[in-house]
Amino acid sequence: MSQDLPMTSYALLGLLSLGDPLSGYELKQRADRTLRYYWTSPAMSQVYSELARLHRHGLVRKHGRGRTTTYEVTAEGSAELQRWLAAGEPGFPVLKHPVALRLMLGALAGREAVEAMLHEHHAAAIAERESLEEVRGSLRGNDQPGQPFRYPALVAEWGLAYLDNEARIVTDLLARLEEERP
Amino acid sequence: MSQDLPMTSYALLGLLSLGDPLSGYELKQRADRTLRYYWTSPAMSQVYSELARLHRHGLVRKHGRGRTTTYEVTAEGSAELQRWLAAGEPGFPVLKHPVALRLMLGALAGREAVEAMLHEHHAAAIAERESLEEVRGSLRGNDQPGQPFRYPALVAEWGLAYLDNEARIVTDLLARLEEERP
DNA sequence: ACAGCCATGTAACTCGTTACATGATTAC
DNA sequence: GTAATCATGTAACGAGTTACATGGCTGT
Repeated sequence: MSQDLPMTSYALLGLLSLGDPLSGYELKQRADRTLRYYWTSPAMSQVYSELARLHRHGLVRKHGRGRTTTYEVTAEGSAELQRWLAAGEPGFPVLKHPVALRLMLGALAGREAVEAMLHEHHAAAIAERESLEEVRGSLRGNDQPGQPFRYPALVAEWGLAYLDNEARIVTDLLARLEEERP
Repeated sequence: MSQDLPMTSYALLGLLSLGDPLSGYELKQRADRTLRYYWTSPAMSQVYSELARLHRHGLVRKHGRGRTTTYEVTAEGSAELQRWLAAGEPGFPVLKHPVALRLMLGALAGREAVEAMLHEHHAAAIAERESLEEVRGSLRGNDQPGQPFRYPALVAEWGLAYLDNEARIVTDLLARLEEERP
């Protein structure tokens, strides 16, 4: 048993393991708020189907509070998470970067279009950084070594450093492109 | 007409538009070498099905050289690429970062396992950087403003800066974790 | 009363992967 | 001759998306 589930299953199980029981709806909100910075936040419909899968495997338990069902990680769920963490290679990050993809074809788009795109990307990176900064802030008070949000806080800081770097790269790029204006 | 194709179609069409006609096999190698740093390199079988799709839409032309078929971007293909570049938002990069995902659950994995994982990730980032540096080097001589590999070179440098940052972040993270060793 | 959020799911579909199948050419 | 690489595809499957359908609760 304990076949490997899809990564997204473990991601959601992991989110559930960090706090109180959540409904599918709440779990989706949690994913939108935190998971999306270093994984994909699954569609609402997938959240429900992953929860059904986790339940089928006995990794979560249902609680029927009124019209809402909340899900809680079982002992087996926790054990399976640990087994998964201990097993095998995580693998290297995969980046799907539509701005870099379009930059590759900059010659076809023209310098001005490229510059406009990069300006927008810079603004987007700053905005993204601000949202993540808020998340990071919300963990304060429980983020010291030994406390429950220690590792989530480290992940958030990783994300902030990534976004800072993204903004810096674009600024440098724009400076280089501006030099060659006619 | 000119419905939007999947991004990966445009990515492959873009690769084809940068150089000589390529066979499916060669295109896959090109993607493994360059595209994978900022997009996914599609499986061999998908390369063939995307080429079939591009051909169906009249965006590439086949040349039957012996047992090998090579593909060349048509005028319509080039126009469609330009239309796509001019149209709509690229969207923000999506990162699938299995190391960050596992770091989130560091409390469950234990400090030592986390440190081991981060060491491996650091080595992987360095190795990745070296491969990309090679690609970057191969563009030299054609990477000045106005030359054909100008924009691909900028994209490669973007990737190098991303990988440098990744390595730096992990080093910092390891230093912080080491401080709290018993 | 009406809008917006909370809440849960099903159905159809596409993207992309792995496994399978085949065969020619090249290097040793 | 035999292993590796070049070369092209098909079939089955799984992950993940959008569109659709439904209805209760909350604030104004």
